[in-house]
Amino acid sequence: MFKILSTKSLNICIASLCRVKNLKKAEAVLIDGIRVGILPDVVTYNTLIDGYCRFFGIDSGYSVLDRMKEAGLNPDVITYNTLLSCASRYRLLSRSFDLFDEMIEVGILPDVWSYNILMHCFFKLGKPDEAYKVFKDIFLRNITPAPATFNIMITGLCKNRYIDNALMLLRNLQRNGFRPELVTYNILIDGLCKSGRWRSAKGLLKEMLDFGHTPNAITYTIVMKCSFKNRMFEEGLEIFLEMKAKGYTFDGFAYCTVAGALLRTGRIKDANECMGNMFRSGIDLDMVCYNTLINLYCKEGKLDDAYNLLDEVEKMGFECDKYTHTILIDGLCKAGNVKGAQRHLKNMNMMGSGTNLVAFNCFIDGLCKLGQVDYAMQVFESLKVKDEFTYSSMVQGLCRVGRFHLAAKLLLSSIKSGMRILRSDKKAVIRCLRSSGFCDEAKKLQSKIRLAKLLYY
DNA sequence: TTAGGGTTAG
Repeated sequence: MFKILSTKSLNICIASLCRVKNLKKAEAVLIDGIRVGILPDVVTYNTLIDGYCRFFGIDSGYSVLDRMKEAGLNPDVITYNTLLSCASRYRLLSRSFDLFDEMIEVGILPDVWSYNILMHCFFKLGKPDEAYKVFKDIFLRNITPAPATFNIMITGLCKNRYIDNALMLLRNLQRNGFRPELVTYNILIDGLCKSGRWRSAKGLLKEMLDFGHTPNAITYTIVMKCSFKNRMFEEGLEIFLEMKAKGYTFDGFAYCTVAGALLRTGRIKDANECMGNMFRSGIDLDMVCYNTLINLYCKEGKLDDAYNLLDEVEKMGFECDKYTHTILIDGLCKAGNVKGAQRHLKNMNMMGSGTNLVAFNCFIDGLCKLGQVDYAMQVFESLKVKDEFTYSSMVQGLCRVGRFHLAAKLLLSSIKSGMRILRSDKKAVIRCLRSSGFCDEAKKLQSKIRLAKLLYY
């Protein structure tokens, strides 16, 4: 431990303690400093606000802000930006907007970071137009954009499914002398992979290499996931081996990508081996790693092990999320335990963790497969928001018990809502109608589907 | 202080 001789060294020490979540020690260092006459400044408090916000939420950050004001120090633009980014991280988006207004009210001029965070908030709310207004505002106010400004804009466009606009923005920026960073390429390659445009992604990957960028762990994970998605399993696994050789498996990302792909395709033994390797590697595990492991237990039919692990994980201080709930509800349904799934759904709702359509879709699908189609239909009708998975499970379930008229009706209404339908769903309804002697109706349905696709897609 | 990768269902 180095000796604290000035406010600058005090700040360095507090920053390093905050980074590793040792807020208690950081506070002790602060008190020791004051005792020997080294007074904290705005940077000290900003560092503490960031630490508290990061690990204990925005309210604890506000408490430090109060202490800062009591100490006679005024918050600056960095104080507000720290709180803004915290609000954004915890998805307290209206609070971010309030903070932005508040900083202007108290006479602090927002800087490029403030605008960047605001842009990010609008994208998170699914409002790319508003985000674009902020982007333009940066230039109108003669503020110099940071490279992150462009990256936030490109990320937001990709995540809101405006991948072509993101590409256009990249090309426009390049024409104006912008040299894309590795991050920029990663964002776009990921966006292209996720929208199924593997060829364009490959082209961009080549451009990235031509410009002298070295792919990092994130680039590898993106490309590996894309290989699995395109059913190029061997290629995906080769990328994983390359990542290991390069030392890019220092966290759970690569292991969980591989295990997830193996579980999705029923390769449970291989997934088990992959997770075992992850444990033996000694890396720090997070909730995603535990969710993947809980999923493995469910797929192996070991529901008790899954719940025991959940208990352990919660005792360690982790909080289960929507993925944990969905995995367990699906696991319970697939094990035929409707009551257990029902109980879990009820608990999930009581915990108030927000709506979880995927969990309800699993429940509907499970009920249908267990022959409880009426109950499934009841749950289906109770849902205010449905997606193509909800409809698909219900259509298949209805076909299974020969209720093809209702299945046909649902199939058409899903197309009319702009949802993509699976070929297997269409086939199931047509087959069902034909085998029951309704050949004319099957023909009529086919033409209705064709017309609906023309009108609503 | 801001931006990029992993885990759920048909």
